[in-house]
Amino acid sequence: MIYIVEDDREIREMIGYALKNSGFEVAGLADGNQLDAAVEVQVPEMILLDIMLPEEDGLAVLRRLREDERTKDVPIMMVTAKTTELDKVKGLDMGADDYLTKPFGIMELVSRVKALLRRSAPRDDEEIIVYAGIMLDVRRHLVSADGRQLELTYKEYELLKYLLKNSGIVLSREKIMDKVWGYDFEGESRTVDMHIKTLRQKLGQNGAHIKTIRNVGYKLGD
Amino acid sequence: MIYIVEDDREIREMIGYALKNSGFEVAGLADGNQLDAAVEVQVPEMILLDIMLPEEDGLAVLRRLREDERTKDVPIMMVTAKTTELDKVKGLDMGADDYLTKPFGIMELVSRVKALLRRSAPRDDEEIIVYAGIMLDVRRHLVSADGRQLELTYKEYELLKYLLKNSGIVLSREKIMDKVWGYDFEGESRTVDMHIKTLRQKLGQNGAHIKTIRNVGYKLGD
DNA sequence: ATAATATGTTATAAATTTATCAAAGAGTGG
DNA sequence: CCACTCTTTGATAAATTTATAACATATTAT
Repeated sequence: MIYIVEDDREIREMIGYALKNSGFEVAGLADGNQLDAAVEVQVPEMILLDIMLPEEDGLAVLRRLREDERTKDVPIMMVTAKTTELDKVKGLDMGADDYLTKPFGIMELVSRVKALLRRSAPRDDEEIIVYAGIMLDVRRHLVSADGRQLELTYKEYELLKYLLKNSGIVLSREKIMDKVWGYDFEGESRTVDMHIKTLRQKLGQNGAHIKTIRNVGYKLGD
Repeated sequence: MIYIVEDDREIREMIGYALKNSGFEVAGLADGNQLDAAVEVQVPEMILLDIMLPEEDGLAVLRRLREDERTKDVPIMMVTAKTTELDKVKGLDMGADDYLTKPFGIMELVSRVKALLRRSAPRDDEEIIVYAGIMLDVRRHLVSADGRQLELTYKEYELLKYLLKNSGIVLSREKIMDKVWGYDFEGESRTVDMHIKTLRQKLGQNGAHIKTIRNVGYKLGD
């Protein structure tokens, strides 16, 4: 999902149309307030941000986005009529990833969006992840341990995938909850433990690779 | 290390100068062949690539860089006089990360280089603390002494981490209690001593690096 | 040398954390 | 709606860690 923050409805729709045509999901937003509301609902993959906004200045919005834990790593492209070199330098140095000045070619914009997404995309498009005897094929949605195929439920699969992608790294229960379950969880819950248990069981011998780090979390491998 | 591939010596030196001033290490290269040779020696953090090169076209060089396993993830910024939208789209779609047209402001170039490096930097904050033979890897939650891996309990680990982070500085028992245990403690207690003991034991030879400063507290190193 | 004070060591009970179980709850497809 | 599997949750058991008291040893002051 890409958010386009731009007060001029025509430009917004034009950009939106071009990006949709290239296969992106987009949402047009007229100002910083609408952006805030949208971020509450969903953190986007990318934000196109105009500088000349009616209420709050685009640079101010940029600063807020970079300070917010949720959006501090979201790629941001400034799209604006402000065209002096100093403007660009300011925007880039404040944490924008690209700076495109109006009028711009729509093809260039799309190419730049792609380039930025390419660079920012988490490198997790690996097809097959292997650790020791454990093998997980993302595309085929298959998991095997020592060659023997396993029947994993959805959560078990997602949990194992997350562990595999972060093998060697300690993952706290909160982080696991956040990434695999998709929501912050406060307080106690044995949910993660439970799934770790069934995973260990189903993995048989390889289950021993999932280690408990007391008071911290779990870790796969090393 | 940033490689600047550009046949015009003057431009090359100007860019190099500006980037050096911003604290980067740079190397100027006149064409694709020189670049190949340089990549053999060291894979750079980033490449600035002119399109109009004497022998091989910059786009061809770009394609080769993206096909080469060593350089396929290196950020590349095209810096060129070719200025039509189609040129930009071609460059970006072939895997360039940014496309800057001459003449460009040197400040903008530096800001774009910074922005790109910021985005490309592996954002997993590798935090590994080392003192003498002691090594502590925060993300992996591993501790080793002279290469031999240690099994530390939670408090031992946290205590060692605190000592390592403050190596050379004397830490009173109260301060240690406060920081590692998270609460003020008044009165006597052998708790810290106790953990220091087990740490020294587990660290083996390296345990001697934890020094007792009588009447004051403990200190790691120096 | 002796007393006074500070630190090191030990064993063990208490506290904390994790594993496991069983059962309730939530979805899903027939 | 039922039968089914998957997921969550609270309770309890098991495992591990940690604090602490008691005592030993070391250092400093008198």
